[in-house]
Amino acid sequence: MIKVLNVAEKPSVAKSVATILSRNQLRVRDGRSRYNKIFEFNYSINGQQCHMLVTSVTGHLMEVEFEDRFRKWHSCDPADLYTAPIRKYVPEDKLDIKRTLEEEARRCHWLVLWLDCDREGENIAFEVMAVCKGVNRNLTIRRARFSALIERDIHEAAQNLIAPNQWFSDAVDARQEIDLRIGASFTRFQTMLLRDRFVIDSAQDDRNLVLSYGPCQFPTLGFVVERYWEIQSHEPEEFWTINCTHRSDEGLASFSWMRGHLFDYTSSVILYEMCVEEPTATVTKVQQQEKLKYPPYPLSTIELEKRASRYFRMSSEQTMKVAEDLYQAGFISYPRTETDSFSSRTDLHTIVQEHQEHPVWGSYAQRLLDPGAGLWRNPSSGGHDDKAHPPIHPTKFSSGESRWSQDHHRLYELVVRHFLACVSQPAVGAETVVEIDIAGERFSASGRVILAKNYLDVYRFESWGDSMIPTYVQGQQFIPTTLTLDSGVTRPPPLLSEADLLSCMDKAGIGTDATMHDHIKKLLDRFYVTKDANTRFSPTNLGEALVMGYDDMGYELWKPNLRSLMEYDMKEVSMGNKSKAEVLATCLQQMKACFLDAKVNKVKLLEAMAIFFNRSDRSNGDDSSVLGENVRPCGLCQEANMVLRKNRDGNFMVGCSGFPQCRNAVWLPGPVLEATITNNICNSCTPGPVYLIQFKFRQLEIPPGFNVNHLGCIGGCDETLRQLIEICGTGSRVQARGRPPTTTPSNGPPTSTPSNPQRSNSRQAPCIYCYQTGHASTDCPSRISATRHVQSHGMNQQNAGESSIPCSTCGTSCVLRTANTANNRGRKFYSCSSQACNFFVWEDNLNNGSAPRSAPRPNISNSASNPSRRGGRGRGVQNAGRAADVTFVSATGEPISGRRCFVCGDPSHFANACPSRGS
DNA sequence: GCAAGGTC
Repeated sequence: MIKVLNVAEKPSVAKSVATILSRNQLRVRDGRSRYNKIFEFNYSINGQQCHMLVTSVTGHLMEVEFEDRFRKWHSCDPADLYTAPIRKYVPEDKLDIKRTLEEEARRCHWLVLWLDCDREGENIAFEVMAVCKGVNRNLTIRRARFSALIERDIHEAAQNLIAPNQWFSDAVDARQEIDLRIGASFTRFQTMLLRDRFVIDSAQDDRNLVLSYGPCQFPTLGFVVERYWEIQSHEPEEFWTINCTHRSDEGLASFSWMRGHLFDYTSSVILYEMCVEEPTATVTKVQQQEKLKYPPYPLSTIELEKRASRYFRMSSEQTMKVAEDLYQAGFISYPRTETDSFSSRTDLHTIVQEHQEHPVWGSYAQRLLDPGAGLWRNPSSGGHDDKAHPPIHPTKFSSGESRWSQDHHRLYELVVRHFLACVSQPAVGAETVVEIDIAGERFSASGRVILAKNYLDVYRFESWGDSMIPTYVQGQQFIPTTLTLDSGVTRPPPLLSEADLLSCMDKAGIGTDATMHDHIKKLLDRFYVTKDANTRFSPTNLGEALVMGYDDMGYELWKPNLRSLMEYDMKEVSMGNKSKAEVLATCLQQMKACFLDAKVNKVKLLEAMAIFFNRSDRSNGDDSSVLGENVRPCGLCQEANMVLRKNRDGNFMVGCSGFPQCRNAVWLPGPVLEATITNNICNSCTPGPVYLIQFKFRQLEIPPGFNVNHLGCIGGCDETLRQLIEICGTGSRVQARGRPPTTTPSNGPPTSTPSNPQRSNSRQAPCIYCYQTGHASTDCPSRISATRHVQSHGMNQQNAGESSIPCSTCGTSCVLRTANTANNRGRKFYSCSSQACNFFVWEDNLNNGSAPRSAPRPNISNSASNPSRRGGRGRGVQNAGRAADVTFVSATGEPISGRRCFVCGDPSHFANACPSRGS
């Protein structure tokens, strides 16, 4: 009889496989490892009688490590770790398992590998093969391919043994080596560089703190920091929208403006005024159509984690723990799968049949199986297939086990209901859309009636509500019950939730379905991020500083691209398109170059850390920048002078010489090539003296119209510098990346915000409008006045290049415009650009020498109950995105034109369509 | 003392 040694990836699988194959007729004995038993029985493979021994490993049997002489942290330069010899060996705690395998393999003819059917499983298979072949070179080696611990799959696998896949295993070898070399080198580098130089208060004993770097944990941290920066740099912007309601006998309809909202206040007011003056609404369209809401795709691991987090607030770590339990007990299929489509071979009906008896969803399962009910639908495909496991689905019926926790019940129910939903018809609704026209403005309202709930009957986690709307007919006219001009403000996005973070990782290919939750936990363990009660993540000072440091170097080490490229290469190896050696050579060469660069630019990491942490007396490093000449007294600390500095990457700034106690800084435009302090003193800026600086800009980096040479003042009066900074940015990466402005000087009391109570010592970012510190961009005195100016004079903005004359009444300028009234269409006139002034003159009168006259300003009201004023009406306004197409006549008959974008000043569009807003 | 990936 052939003796077969069967090895599974874990003890529970060995037991299940043995129980199924032996039909529970087996003997159990201990191996050398107390957890990994050996099961014995007889079984026939393809007609051959075999004596089966089934045992297990516990995941990877081997580890990769550097050879001993490189293992001590101070034994070598971390850069040497890119070439240091490594070895793959069985660690101490796995030696018992190794001995068991050796002893049993000596006595066997065949080795059958029952490892999980993914790349890692294949690699473990090769580890087991290496150990077994070491003692028995004549072994016949075969691989069992199965995807669920159920009789059908296990017997089928045993009768259809295949060869192990070397390419799959090679891909993992390459991944292991790259991860080890990158992780160890960067972790040693940044820990030894930073830990002793700063007082890192997040850990109780920062001397033992490890500042780890890993190709998965850092991009994950990057997602959290990037979102945090986005929130911090968000500047609320006001917008306006017109809302209309109509109450009839049948109920209330709420119509929303089909323009959505506008950021241009003046346009909104004018359009609103038109509606109020001619408020009769005409129904222009009544459309009824059928809408379908489709069931979800079959369940992958990430979807399971995301949905459990969303529906039950379970952490991804807990979800995977419970799912593993359910899998090991045979209730659900393998829980680590990327696959979200069922193979045509899967017997879906049988799975549904098992659930007919369930007290809660049994009747739904019965309806599914009744052809007359028409509820069945073959599941759609999500488009992913890892070729190893099916989507997560129930494999054994249960109406709830007594030993299950609440999370077990919830998760099993989710898996079953999700499966039943997948094989169901979509929900069907009848949707009615009504569009109306008021004074040329279009509004719409919609209602929905659910005709058939179908899958929603079983998938209680999703809903699709009814919303009633009264009946309207095309051409019908009515007067709105309310017509309001409402304002709102844009809000920043929320902090990343656990489900969001998983989505980011999934999209970027960070980690595997089995490890994503581990990376999230690692960030918490390393004090890089914190998680609040709503499962939302914020970076700690430490996490933010590390990302900021690498970002200031200009590297994307904290971004997901690196890992994505590595994953792509791994895939190529596993498909046989690239060799392991080839991928290792190119990847390690690139990473070593990157590491050496990071070492050269380590000052960036030190600077970023210095923003958040105090220097430690354990450090004797001096990383201060080279000081330049005195420009002015510091207005913030009022103790030291502001001096001109040049960064190591060539950017200029004027910073307080009291740094780091005082962090007052003025960043200069990015295109500055040279800057020299002159003896000239600005006669308007205080506190003085403020010495003027002779600048030379890089010709190709400044817009046309700006001079390469400029004698400028950094005190706040210099319009040229302000415009250049607005257009080109500064040498600081702070604003280019959207880092937050802050209102608290960092040498003052710690900033405290509800979203991050531990945050302190935040970077003093300069105001992006006047490039001064001490206030936020949102509070900039220059901007507040500018904004007011724009808002109050929006209708009279001067188009670029338009001719203007001085106002004879108030001295500011008058802008030439074109009238569009019935009597004066095309006639030119000048009007004052100041709201406080009513100066108005026809151009031809001016040329004729006639006396100018004042005209009253339009009087615009927000009140819907004031439709009494009559006068000129707005003409057809079809495209608010292009100011050039829009001409209005105000209530008093005065032509209004010449609007331009409030954000960038371009007359070709309004602020709501401004390209700069997108960035 | 380092990675990520298995598993307990």
